[in-house]
Amino acid sequence: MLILCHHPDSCQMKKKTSLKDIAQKVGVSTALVSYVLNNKKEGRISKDVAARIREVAREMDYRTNQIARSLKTRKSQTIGLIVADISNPFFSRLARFIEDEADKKGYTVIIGSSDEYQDKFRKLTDTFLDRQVDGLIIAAGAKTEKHLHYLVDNNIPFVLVDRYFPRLHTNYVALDNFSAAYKAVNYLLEKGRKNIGMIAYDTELHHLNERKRGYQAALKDNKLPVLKGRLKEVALVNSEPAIEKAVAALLAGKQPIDGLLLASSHIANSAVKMINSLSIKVPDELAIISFDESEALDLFYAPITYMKQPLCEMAQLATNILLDSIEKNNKITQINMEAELIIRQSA
Amino acid sequence: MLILCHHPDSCQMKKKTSLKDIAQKVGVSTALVSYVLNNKKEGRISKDVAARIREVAREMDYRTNQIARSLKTRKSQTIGLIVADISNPFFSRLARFIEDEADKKGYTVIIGSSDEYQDKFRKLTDTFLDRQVDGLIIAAGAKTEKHLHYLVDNNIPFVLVDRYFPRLHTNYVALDNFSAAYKAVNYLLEKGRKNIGMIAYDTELHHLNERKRGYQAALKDNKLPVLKGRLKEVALVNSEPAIEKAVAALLAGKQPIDGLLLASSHIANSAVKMINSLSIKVPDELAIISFDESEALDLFYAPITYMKQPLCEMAQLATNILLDSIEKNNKITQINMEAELIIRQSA
DNA sequence: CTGAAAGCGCTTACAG
DNA sequence: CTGAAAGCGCTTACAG
Repeated sequence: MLILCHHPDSCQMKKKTSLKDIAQKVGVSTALVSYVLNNKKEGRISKDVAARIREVAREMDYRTNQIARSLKTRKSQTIGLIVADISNPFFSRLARFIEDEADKKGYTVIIGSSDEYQDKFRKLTDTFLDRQVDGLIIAAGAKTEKHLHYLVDNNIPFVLVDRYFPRLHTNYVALDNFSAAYKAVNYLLEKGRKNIGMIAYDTELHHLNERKRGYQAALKDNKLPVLKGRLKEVALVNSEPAIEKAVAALLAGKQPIDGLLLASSHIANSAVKMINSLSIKVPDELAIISFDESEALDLFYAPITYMKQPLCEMAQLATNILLDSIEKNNKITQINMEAELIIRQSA
Repeated sequence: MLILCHHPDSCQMKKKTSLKDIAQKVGVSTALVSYVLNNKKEGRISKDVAARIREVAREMDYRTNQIARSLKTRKSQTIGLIVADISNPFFSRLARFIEDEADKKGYTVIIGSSDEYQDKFRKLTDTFLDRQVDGLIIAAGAKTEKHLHYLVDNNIPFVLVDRYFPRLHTNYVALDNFSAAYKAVNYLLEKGRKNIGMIAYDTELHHLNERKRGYQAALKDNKLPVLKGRLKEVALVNSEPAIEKAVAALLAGKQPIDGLLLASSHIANSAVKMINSLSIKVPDELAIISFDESEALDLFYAPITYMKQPLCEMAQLATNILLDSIEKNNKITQINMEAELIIRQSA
């Protein structure tokens, strides 16, 4: 009946079998086949017929066409994940955890990278929505706030992860960045450091600004001066030269820093590479704490102490909050998680 | 007509507009609306009607329902990407390039991680096929060969990337791993190294075995002995302790190695971390070459020389070969790309 | 216990 | 130039 072959030219496609095919073969309606295969109306269908249907389904290698099902049920069982860049390890790790959690719940995830562009973000949400995703998980870029309002207005279920906007009343799962930076600085102070600098981003992203605020608050609460020159800001992208300059500046002058907080593993990579090329001893002369882990930071002679984000928990929470909100669209959940200080040799 | 609000309790969902809605408003058939919005039968539709349709579509914020379209056209405009683990930087970079290329061509990609498990791989292909992906790009795990035959038998368009199986006559885009390893060893020999070791994987994955073969062939062609003890093999996962042991063994004995080839950036990370903790000078006492880049390898005091895979080209080729084979299922393309030696300080 | 029928939102061959 | 109609492969409210 079906011809399989490896010679495309003479090839007869193996037709996919549909509910109708099974129904015809068994001699029942497609409705009945659907009920049986979906385990609906159990006990109200004769065992014999059910068994026969299942048997034929197996024989004919039946697989349900999700597209058709989706059209009817208006549920695609798909969630869209939008990150700035999937090739960034932070996001790809997050993605993996989300993928696993979604899979457990019977959802598939489609992933898109928006970079830090508004247009790309818009286009991605449109594409995903056209594909009828049931909801979105968004690690939003800098300029997306406006378009997020559009999602809110249209009742699209979504949850923000990592990045969020304080004025936007939506689901999110994020780090308590203020507290994390605060704790990091406090730890440096406990270790006797007096002159603590920070390299952070020049950005409107709230979660990143919270890190600066935490740094400053910790200094202030410890009665230390908050010096402008100690907080260096670099751009979100292509910032390597600026980071090198920042490191140099912080280490120069009459009172060089003896403690340094780095606002991301990306900044840390560049900064540590730079420090590696100098003759400064870590942690003796300079103690370093970074945000986020990175394989790279292990290979430095003094593995870098860092504030660890609970990525797996964040991913699972985000996924489950989204699924909840898909099912019953009735509450807003906002979570700020605590970072964990992972002490290694650099501080 | 439509009520927007931020209070879910009292909220009236904004109904999505369909072709039918537009047709009714304009007073034409849905067919006509479809033609206009898809730019079909241009010139054969009166400009006025077309303009009116477009206007109303914009007014009503029409977006086509891809699910419905897919059901009808039997094209989902979706490709499935299956990798071992999306959180692995090698795969996430590849994924990003594939995403970008697919997007250019109007395709969306869904990503799944199969780890190295046969079952997960099977399940993923099933899920993706149920969702009617038009084709698959696969960086297959170790034990997937058998199931790949199933895909071949069922005429599912797919292309293997990075990993492939020599006995399976399918599309693939891979590295010429033999040649890459061969070149790496030759370079070490040129630099005057005499005792060259390698840490590779104990695996059935053909592409990884090619690396060992290239290593051995280069030695043989240079009239050097191919010593068993010089080629260490570790498992694909959780191999850090084994890698450390291997490094120790290669550096012990009467004739320690003075050159080392590492079969992946993952092996390199562990090996270099280990070497970092020893008092061996790189490259003076030990020259190192790794496969693949990794941020981590930059932070070592002697940044690691490596064989670079042309990831972007591989991703684009794989995507385009897949799209070709989706459109006209008539040829097999197999590509082995050359790696590029990126010389840095470790060798 | 079972099934006919309607319909999800599109596209397209066909007929005017 | 335009449209009625069929149909993609499902699900499910409804009627027997």
